[in-house]
Amino acid sequence: MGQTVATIDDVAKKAGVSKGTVSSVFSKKRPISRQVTERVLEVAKDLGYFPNHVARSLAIKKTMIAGLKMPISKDSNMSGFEIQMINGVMKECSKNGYRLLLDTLPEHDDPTQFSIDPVDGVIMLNPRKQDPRIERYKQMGIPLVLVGRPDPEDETVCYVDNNNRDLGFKVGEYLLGIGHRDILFLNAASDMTVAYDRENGLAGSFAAQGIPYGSVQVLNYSRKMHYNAAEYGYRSIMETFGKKHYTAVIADTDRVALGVLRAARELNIDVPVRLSVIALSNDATVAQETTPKLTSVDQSAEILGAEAAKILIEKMNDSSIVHQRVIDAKLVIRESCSHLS
Amino acid sequence: MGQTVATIDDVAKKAGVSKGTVSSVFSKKRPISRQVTERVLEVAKDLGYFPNHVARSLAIKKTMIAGLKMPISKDSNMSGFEIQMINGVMKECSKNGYRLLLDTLPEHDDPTQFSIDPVDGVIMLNPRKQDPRIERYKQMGIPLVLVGRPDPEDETVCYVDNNNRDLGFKVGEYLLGIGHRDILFLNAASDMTVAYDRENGLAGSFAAQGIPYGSVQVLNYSRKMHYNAAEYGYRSIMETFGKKHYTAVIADTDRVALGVLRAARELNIDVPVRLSVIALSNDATVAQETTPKLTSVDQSAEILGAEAAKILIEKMNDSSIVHQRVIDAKLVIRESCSHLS
DNA sequence: AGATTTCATTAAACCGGTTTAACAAAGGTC
DNA sequence: GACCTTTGTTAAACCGGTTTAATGAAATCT
Repeated sequence: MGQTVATIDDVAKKAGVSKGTVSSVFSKKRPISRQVTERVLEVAKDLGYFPNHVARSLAIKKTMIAGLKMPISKDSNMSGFEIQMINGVMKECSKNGYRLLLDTLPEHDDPTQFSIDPVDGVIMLNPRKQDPRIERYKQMGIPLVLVGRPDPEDETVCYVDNNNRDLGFKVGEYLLGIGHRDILFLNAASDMTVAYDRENGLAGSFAAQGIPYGSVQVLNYSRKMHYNAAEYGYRSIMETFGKKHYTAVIADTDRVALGVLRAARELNIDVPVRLSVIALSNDATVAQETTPKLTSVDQSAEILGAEAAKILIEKMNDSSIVHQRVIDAKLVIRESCSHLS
Repeated sequence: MGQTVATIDDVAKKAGVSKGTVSSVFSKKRPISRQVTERVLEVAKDLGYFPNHVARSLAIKKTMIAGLKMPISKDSNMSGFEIQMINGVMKECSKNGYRLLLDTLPEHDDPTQFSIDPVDGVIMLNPRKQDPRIERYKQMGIPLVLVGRPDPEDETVCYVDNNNRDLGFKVGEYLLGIGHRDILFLNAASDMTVAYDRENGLAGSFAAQGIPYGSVQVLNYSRKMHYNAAEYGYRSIMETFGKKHYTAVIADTDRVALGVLRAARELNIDVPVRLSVIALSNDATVAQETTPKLTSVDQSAEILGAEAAKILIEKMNDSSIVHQRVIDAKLVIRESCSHLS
């Protein structure tokens, strides 16, 4: 019973072979005779020896770990979007033998504290404007894929992104098509580029049909509201219905839509007859279980994550490649919207 | 522009100091004069040097990474339970400066492929019966905390677990208290110990009041059903209502309950008047957004995860400690159950 | 049988850091 | 001025693996 963990040297000594031989037995990278192999494995089992991943990584400069950099706030939980994205990343990594290092730690202020992480590549969520980390990863020689567009645009960096403008456009096009003009848009926080892009797309759909955009009212979620997404949807309706005039609501996420539906029930507003609700969905499973089922524009965070992982895995094998993929949204008509008569 | 990444030796040479000095400048573990510090940092910046986490880990035998071992199936997504649990683990780790290595890779069959992972400790989800990994981690000297009870019981291993028996008991006690006898229990898959424990608790509540258990009908989810949890709830009701007689439904998760509610709406069954629904909830945010709001027994997967992480962090500092925490469920009465008249 | 190739093994260098022990120079005490 | 600390620095050993170049033995070819 060693207090201490057995190392390759212990095994080599006890088996009467060199450490190189033991290494070869475990890595199978070089042929080793049957007898020696058996003796080494026997001794290793005896000693409870297992190769040390860190030491191996240092030597071969490879960890088979992908990093996922994703800030979280202390109080609130992961959003549906983040969860689904992780899901996609995870599955793709798992499929290719990679594990995932979830790094939710806040950025260091002290530059001496940065270090080259034990990963072969990194997926970074929501890059900030002029994000200094992009350059840093380049210096470190670590492949990087962003989820979200870099700002300023950069031809040399890989990213995947939802086409949020398209998302907004499709929603607008649909709602206009079924006669709605007065629309309440419960958008994401205004400092997020997604919020900007979506509203931009929505406005674009109005412009495309020559309809004045003034009848759209936009609210923005704010982290300062200390309640969750569903509550945001609920309160927004409770506080505005009757005061403001709208016949359709665009909810930023499925959760927000859930809150909207609850408020509607409480106020006895018949959805979709009196009020149409459309969700910018990132989790299709929720949208299908409501009553009425949510009409939504799916942006599949899972596909986004999987796509990011695929690109990263490709890039880890050939660091010269650059892929930038923008994924269009898909309108799924269910039951929560109706033609304005 | 070196094709290669700068190392501590490069910095030492260019700054005209020893590598030990450079090390001290970055680790701040030993005093270094102002002038030297500045010169070294200057050179490091020039060269784009960042300390290598892997090399450092090897030397100090510490990674500041916690492992989370969690199998996933290729096709299905993480369950709400898993998501919430990860959430809890993540927050707790983040708070203490740890990152999280999500290991969803299937177990290796080849024993030479095991290795001591680059983690300071591991949280393992759903240990199997006689799980060999428990012993292996012990040999590796890696602190381990289970989520779920080890089988066979083991005094020396840390774990956290829901008190699933208590969960079942509380549900039964409540439903019996409001007059229900004929109950449909949509339970988890029958090969999971949680399913057994819950039914055991439910039966216990009947026994405690001397009521025959025969009026309870139990269904079990099966992975062979190729549909999700919500669909399980939906179909179960659609297929049995009218054929079997029950006045209350116990749903294994929030998602299942969602499906039950949808079926009820479709069949025009008034919940809670004609049918009471109670959920074994692992995600309180869903339960609050349904109509009617779900009465549930909360088992907060998030708290479970956080608790596991807390214990692990404690154990990583003092490996001798052993904590086993069983967390009782909490009945939250909302709107989906009513007294049987 | 001798020359040549193949195969298994090893010693030593290497990966990129940290840490120990030794030491020189500067500062403090009497 | 001799003696003791303190401070800053370094060379070398170390963490636990992989890999290269060298070597000796066995197998194959003339």
